[in-house]
Amino acid sequence: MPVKSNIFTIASQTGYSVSTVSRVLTGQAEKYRISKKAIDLITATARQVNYQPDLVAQTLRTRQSHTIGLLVPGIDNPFFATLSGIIINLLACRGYHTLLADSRELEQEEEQALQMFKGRKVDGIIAVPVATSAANLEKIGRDIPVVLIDRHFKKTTLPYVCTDNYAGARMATEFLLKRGYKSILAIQGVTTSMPNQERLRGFTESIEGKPIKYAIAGDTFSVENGRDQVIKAFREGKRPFDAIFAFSATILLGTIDALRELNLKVGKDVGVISFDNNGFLDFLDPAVTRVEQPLREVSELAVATLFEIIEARRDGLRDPDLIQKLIPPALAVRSSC
Amino acid sequence: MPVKSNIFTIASQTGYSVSTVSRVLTGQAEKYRISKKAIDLITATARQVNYQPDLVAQTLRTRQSHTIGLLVPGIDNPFFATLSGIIINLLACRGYHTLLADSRELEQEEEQALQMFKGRKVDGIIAVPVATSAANLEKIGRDIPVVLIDRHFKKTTLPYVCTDNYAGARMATEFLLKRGYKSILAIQGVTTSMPNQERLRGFTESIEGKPIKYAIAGDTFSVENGRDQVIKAFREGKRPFDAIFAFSATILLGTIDALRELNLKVGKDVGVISFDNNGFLDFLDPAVTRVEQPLREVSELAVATLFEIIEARRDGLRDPDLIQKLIPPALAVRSSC
DNA sequence: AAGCTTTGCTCAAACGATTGCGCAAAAATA
DNA sequence: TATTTTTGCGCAATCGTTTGAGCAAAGCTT
Repeated sequence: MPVKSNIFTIASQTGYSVSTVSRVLTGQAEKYRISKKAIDLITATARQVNYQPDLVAQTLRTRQSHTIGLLVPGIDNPFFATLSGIIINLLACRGYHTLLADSRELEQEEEQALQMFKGRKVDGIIAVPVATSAANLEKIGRDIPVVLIDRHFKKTTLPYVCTDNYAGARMATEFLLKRGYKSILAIQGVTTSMPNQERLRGFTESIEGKPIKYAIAGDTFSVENGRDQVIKAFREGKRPFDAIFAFSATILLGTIDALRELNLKVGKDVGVISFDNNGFLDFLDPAVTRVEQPLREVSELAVATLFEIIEARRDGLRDPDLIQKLIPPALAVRSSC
Repeated sequence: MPVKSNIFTIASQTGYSVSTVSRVLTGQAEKYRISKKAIDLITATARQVNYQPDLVAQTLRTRQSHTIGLLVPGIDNPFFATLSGIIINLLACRGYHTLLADSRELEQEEEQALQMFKGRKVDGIIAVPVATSAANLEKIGRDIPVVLIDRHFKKTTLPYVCTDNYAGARMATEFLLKRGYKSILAIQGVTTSMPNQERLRGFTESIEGKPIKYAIAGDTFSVENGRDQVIKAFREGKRPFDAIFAFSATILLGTIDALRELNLKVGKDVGVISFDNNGFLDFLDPAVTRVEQPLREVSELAVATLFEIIEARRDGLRDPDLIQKLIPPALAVRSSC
């Protein structure tokens, strides 16, 4: 059980030079015309001493880490947890590893994570940005391929793949209107994030000019926010709205909780609609109508886009055509409104 | 905007040698009696050229990556997503980065991930093992500090921190008995995993010898499994059990779904109890009684344990006293039984 | 047999940092 | 002034790979 085996020990054991060993072990044998005898001997001893290449040294030399940096603003949020899960597995399929960082919605931590990614020589970055400006990410993007996911910037040179939140919000709002609701409370999340802004835009553009009463409240994608806003709006027995549009599943949960506390029946007293496709929305009673984000599609396209850039740059070509795509979500109609 | 700055460019810019620059930049200045003048000049130019150390080179030289490998069997499972979130943040607090791998319950992928961790020179590993034997992990554990979390092995030399699933299952079962339920269906998850075995043991030991009818079914921690087992047991209008013990929150969701399909009211027709502390259990109607795992406590102890080993080995000491701890969970009583 | 090609391999320089050892100059001591 | 001590820093090896360039021996051609 040799404690450590490297290319050098194999070299001396087989009598060949480290160069030859390296070329055999990296599959460059025939390119450099290594003899079959050498190949066999080297691979055999490599297996025998259980050789595992030092990926750190390899990275240092080749400038390729086979690692992607994944940056999310809150891995404890089930939405980002699911997203991360999908992406990690997609990357694993391509033989890439994932360095995961959580910015916790803080620009400063985002910046730190990006520096760390750079120092670790990741081959690419997939990020749900929290910064208000694209500047920082664009700068990094010149060194390392970056693809934004879920959130994007208005005018940016960076590729992104996101849900079409504007379209989604329109679908949801129009659905509520068609159902005859007359006064709607929209509870939003982080106001600086693009998904939130787009959902808000979709909501207001669908509703403005119509004889509908509405209000917008809230400022975080959290259960507490959902709860607080509903309590505040419906306090003291008032019932100022007949429908609620929760801008995320977490907000929805808070909403449900508050309505229960207020003794209002979801679907009967107050119609409820939500965003996100957390499976458990189907297990609530009543199941909640929501705009389901095409998470898998978004992730797959983002990963594919990233690798196109990586490969192009690796081959010394310039970046492929800029991909900035919004994938339309789907309305999953249940009985909450 | 210099494209790349390394210790060498700084050296030539300041007129000092790379050694001096390195020592200043790693905070070893006074230890090596570097003059204040040199320190100031070097730090100033480092800042000016926006120097970021190459963490790969640093790792290669120092054999320390400041990275921990985290191995989970399914990041898409909300339970492991939450767990990962907590751990990643705990590690970040200590200035450590996380390399995340998903074994998808497959021994082979676990093995690959461990090899990858080794190659990447992680400073430590936190793993939810899927292997049936501890051998592999123990072998790695001799090279790299390893702490098991959530799942453990019966007899192992590896440290672990897990929920006391046996105690949890006893609490749950005895609660059901106290409530007067007479026939209980237990739906289990992955039968080879220790948490499942312990929950099963807790369940059977609590119930055996008592005049209670019971059955055990199922084999995965999935929604589908929960659904299937209930449908199978309650099919054709039969109502063979008056309570169900779901061994995980995912199984519970399937159970809820099936009961709804069968037109059986949770809490009235059938009592339901579950494991895991997914927050949404409180938003179901009725809210579900469950054994809440002390996830944060478990994570914190696991991380602390890991770093004790890391630091001991770094200092050339032998490993600290073996920590193998089961943290007792708490029963969160709601209205589902 | 002389020259050219091919075969099969080795040498040594990177990649970007850290670090034991050593050494000249300045300061302190005798 | 001669010797010792301290101060401040540089040299060069090292971590484990990859890779361009080069070179001897064998094979082929004429």
